[in-house]
Amino acid sequence: MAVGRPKEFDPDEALDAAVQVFWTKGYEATSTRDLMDAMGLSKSSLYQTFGSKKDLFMRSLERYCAFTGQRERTLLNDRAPDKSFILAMLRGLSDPDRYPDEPKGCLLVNSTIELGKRDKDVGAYVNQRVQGALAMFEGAIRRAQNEGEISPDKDPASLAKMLVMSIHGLKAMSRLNVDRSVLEPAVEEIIQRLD
Amino acid sequence: MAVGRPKEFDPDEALDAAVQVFWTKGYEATSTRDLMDAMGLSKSSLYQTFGSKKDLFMRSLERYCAFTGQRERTLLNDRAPDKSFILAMLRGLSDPDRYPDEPKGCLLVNSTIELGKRDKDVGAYVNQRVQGALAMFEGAIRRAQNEGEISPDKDPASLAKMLVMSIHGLKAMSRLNVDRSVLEPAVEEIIQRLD
DNA sequence: CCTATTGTGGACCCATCGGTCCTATTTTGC
DNA sequence: GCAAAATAGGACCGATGGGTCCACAATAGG
Repeated sequence: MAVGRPKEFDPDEALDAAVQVFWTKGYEATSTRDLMDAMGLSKSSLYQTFGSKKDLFMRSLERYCAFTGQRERTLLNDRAPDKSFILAMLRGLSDPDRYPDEPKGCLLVNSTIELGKRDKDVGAYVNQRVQGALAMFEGAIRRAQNEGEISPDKDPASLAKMLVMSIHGLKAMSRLNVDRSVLEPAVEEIIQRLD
Repeated sequence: MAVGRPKEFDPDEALDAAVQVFWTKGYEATSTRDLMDAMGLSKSSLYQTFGSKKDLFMRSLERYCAFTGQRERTLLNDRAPDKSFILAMLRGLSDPDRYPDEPKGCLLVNSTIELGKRDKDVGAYVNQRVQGALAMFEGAIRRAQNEGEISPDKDPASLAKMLVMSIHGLKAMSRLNVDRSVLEPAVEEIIQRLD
């Protein structure tokens, strides 16, 4: 049984490059040429490995989420999944220089807006991610309440919805050249609701 | 001096149709074919009247802003530009069925995300609109403070930034199928910060 | 009614789009 | 070293992209 010629590239690294392109330019504005160049693949390798532009995009979405999820978990390792975690996350998002080498904004939010209503698969995926974020924040808020960091008469579900909405706003506004002086005060106001 | 053949269409009505298309599909996903069909124009009339796709898009952005600005002003006519105006605006935005015949979301926020970083003209335009919104809300908040509707020890500029960020979040999330049960509680939490 | 001027329809243009396919190359198992 | 299996390069494909142009139609002024 022959095994055939091995790939000359690492599919995960190639996927990272694709994420970068879609994150920067969006789905429609990204051409197969852009992808081949960024990923360093010939057209045949690209299509053989990833199927189609749309397939590659869905894979990129997933990889992006795995990546940002990992970053969240790192943030979580240092502290309990409680109020300080929430604050660290919000404040990190409000600092446009936090990750200077990354594209601005958020691939998930970008995809929501560009494709949420127009593509069933993307719509379902981002919707599911929003539900996940809501559940995650609600859990963190409940724990914070148990530890007396957040007043017990606040509604965890409502606060979680406020946070997810605010984060969407943060990530949307990150795509223009507003700096810390707009985003940080806005976030601090939100944080006041968590007392 | 001859005056020539009159146009067979109303440029403003045609522009409204273009707004609708760009609002629904975004810039890149909209083809000249889409525009011709929606606007009811031949290609030559379209290009003669509006110059190019990009020019037409900028005109559409302006018309969209004129349209939503008018709607805001109507909201303002009934009441003073104060707290009740702010509440009415936020609550209106959180109701996905408020304007059932319109595309969901916001052309300005969509354009921010799709083109804010990539197109200088669009970036400058939406940036300027954000500054305008900040100033408008800050003024309304100050008036509300003078009338005792908002506590005088809150910072009007910070609250305005919070509102603009929240509205971006609302308009982004409107592009997926989240319903009132997510957006309304989130907005009510925000409103609590205005006491 | 004639001419100058403007608008309209659609044929046409080339570049690029996403995607396929064929050929050559590189590997492993025997 | 040979056959089977898999990848890589790139020619090729029809469709569509945004945009131009030209022939014709409709108007107003003289």
